[in-house]
Amino acid sequence: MHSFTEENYLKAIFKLSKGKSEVSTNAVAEEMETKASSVTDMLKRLADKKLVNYAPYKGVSLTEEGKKIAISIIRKHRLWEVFLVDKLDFKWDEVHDIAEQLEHIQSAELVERLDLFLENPKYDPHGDPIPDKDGNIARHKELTLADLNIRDKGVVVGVKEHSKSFLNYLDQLELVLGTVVDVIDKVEFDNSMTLKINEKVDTTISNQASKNLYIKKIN
Amino acid sequence: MHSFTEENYLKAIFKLSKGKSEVSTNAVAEEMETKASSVTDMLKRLADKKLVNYAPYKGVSLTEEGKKIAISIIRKHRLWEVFLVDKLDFKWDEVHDIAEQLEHIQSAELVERLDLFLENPKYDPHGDPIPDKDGNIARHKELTLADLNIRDKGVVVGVKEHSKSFLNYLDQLELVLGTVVDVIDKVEFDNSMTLKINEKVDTTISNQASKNLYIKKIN
DNA sequence: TAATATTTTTAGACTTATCTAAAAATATAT
DNA sequence: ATATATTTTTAGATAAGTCTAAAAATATTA
Repeated sequence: MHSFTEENYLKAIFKLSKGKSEVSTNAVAEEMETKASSVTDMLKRLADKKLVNYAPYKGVSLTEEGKKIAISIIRKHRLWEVFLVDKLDFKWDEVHDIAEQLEHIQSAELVERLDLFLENPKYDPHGDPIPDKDGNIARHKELTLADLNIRDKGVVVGVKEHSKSFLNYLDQLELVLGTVVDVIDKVEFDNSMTLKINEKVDTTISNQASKNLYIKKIN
Repeated sequence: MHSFTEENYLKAIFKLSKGKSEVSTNAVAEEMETKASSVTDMLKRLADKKLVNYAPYKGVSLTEEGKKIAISIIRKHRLWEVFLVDKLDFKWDEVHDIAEQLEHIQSAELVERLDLFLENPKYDPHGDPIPDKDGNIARHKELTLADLNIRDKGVVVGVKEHSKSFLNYLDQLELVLGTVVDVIDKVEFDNSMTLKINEKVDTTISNQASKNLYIKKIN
């Protein structure tokens, strides 16, 4: 099997691979909160194990096997988050660190039984899609609240940013998954928006916030 | 915090401390399936961290802090076993290896919420008592099936031996937790017993088996 | 109690994962 | 296109945890 550290590197490389075909050593170092020299060492080891394609100075990418492992870890992470929120009543801003540990538990049987117990959820508590057993991931709708115009209506379906402070802020605004929002006004200058949330009070939010909320348009 | 390995050593020393005040290096080595020299190294490290009392050639014992950690790991192990059996429908012979991983997840909040979710179970699927939040452990009733005499009646409340083969054997006999047994006959020569199980067929079991079943006498 | 056997510790080496400092390669800018 | 800046890799060290082989301490037995 692979060490937790190896799994975390694979996950980091997967995350950074969105769009690009190669990921830089420095990018991995930043994501892993470690030094570039440590990354180089690890990339060599992962390349020896055929989990990544790596050529000195040329960046890194996942092999099929490496990708498979990364996705299985993401599947476990997101299923455990559903468990923590749905069954143990944790709030969505409290589950990340625990899921970060649980994602490394090794047992295919456990994952499948957990999936069944949770009734095969398709999304985690932040609206991120849960990869299926075969590693297929539903692509995220890329529409954000910032893309809506005045008089558009939508439902919050996910968050792009997972920080505690952002999630807490959303809780306060009652702007959580499933919330219906109405765009009342949009300021051209800074793209801030005034919203009707859940048919209730009007609230103004920044572009910084609105572009981190995934939306499904309605009407 | 402590590494998984350190936690496993503490757990092993705790387990071996039943009765004795000092545990030998070799005993720990056998329990941990490693070499005595590795154990010596680790005992020095644990002593540095004040988790064990260790003097060369004199054996090892847990400090209060070491004991606290060992018990918290046992609490987590047994709670997770209840989760696996009660919620995910694993069989009692399938949960040990997975709980062995889950017991190292670090989050006091998680443990307390899990405990609540499982409705504060007092025993795990093998009948072993679950330490409470403060580290108190109900002592196991030391009565085994082998201690019963002809015409005695009892309920199976736990197993002393946790091997897959023994647990499978018990499943086949329908001799699981909560099963009522009637001692029909007892052979003086080898202490084998003939039982009426659940008011049904008579079965004969060896002393080797009966002394590994904890019983609560009834009537 | 002296000889032998067993247990435990030490010495030195290996692996994984990390680091700092310096060298090498690549990218940028005048 | 040459100098400068940035990125990446190498070299050498450190820490945790393991091992084998040898030495030291303790226990057993004649």
